Amino acid sequence: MFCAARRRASWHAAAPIVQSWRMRFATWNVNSVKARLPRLLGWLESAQPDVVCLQETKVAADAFPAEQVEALGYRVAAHGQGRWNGVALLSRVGLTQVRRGFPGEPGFPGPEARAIGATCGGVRFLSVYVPNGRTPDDPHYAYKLSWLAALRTALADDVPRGALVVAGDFNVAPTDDDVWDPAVFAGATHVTPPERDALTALRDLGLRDVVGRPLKGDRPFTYWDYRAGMFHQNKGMRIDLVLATPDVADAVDDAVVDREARKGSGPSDHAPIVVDASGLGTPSAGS
DNA sequence: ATGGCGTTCTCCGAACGA
Repeated sequence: MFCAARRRASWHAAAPIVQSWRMRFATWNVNSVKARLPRLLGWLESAQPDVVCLQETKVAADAFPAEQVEALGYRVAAHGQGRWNGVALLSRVGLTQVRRGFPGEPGFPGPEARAIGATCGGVRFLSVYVPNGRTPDDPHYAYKLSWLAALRTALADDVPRGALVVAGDFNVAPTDDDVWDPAVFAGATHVTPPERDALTALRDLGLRDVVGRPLKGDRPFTYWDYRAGMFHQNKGMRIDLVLATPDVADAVDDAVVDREARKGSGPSDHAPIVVDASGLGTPSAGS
């Protein structure tokens, strides 16, 4: 894991000289891992994360392009169903105790690939893709709320044990400051009180919201619609979150929204959140 | 956000996303 501190992206050039145990982890909704593969591989090489939570991979587990990712030194655990959803974990600091889904996870109506957990470098990671909800009067909205409630129940025993990161696309903007114009979203999904209450209930278990630092503007948006130049006008939403137990949150040195990954040709509509932490996990967990 | 774009499969239109 020491190598994690050697090659860092330009936005983190000011690396401390102190030699402490560091881990860099990230979450990114890639909106199809197959369509995004060249960009994902390039990003892994430049950002050099130790652990990555991916969402919306949109491939069955056996169709995940694992070989190319493994060639960069990562182990891969994927949970997919084909065309929709799909989550994965990439790690170069160990990948053990992989679990797809979580106990009591609802479906719509059948199971969907929206959560995958594993232990990486002594830290438990859960990559989540929360249901979108579509509109508040859609059955998918009730599904979203029940899914979040079930996630809370499933995590209740894990959070007190610490060393846990739940990261991904939550499809909820925690506050009105987390959308570019609250008036546009009035009455829409992603901002309703029940969705926000479900997030609060998760945090009330003892999870902290590790907010990424925006690299442009004053708000740490993580998603911008592809249409109408929304990204260039910075009309975005903060719907991708990193929730961490206090021991992890206290170890965080820096967290940024890597908006560079949203630029250029063929981007995802989401940007990664990249988190640096020190003093976490165990050195021996590296291989 | 009345749409605008992008990905996927049933593939040249529809479903979904947020």
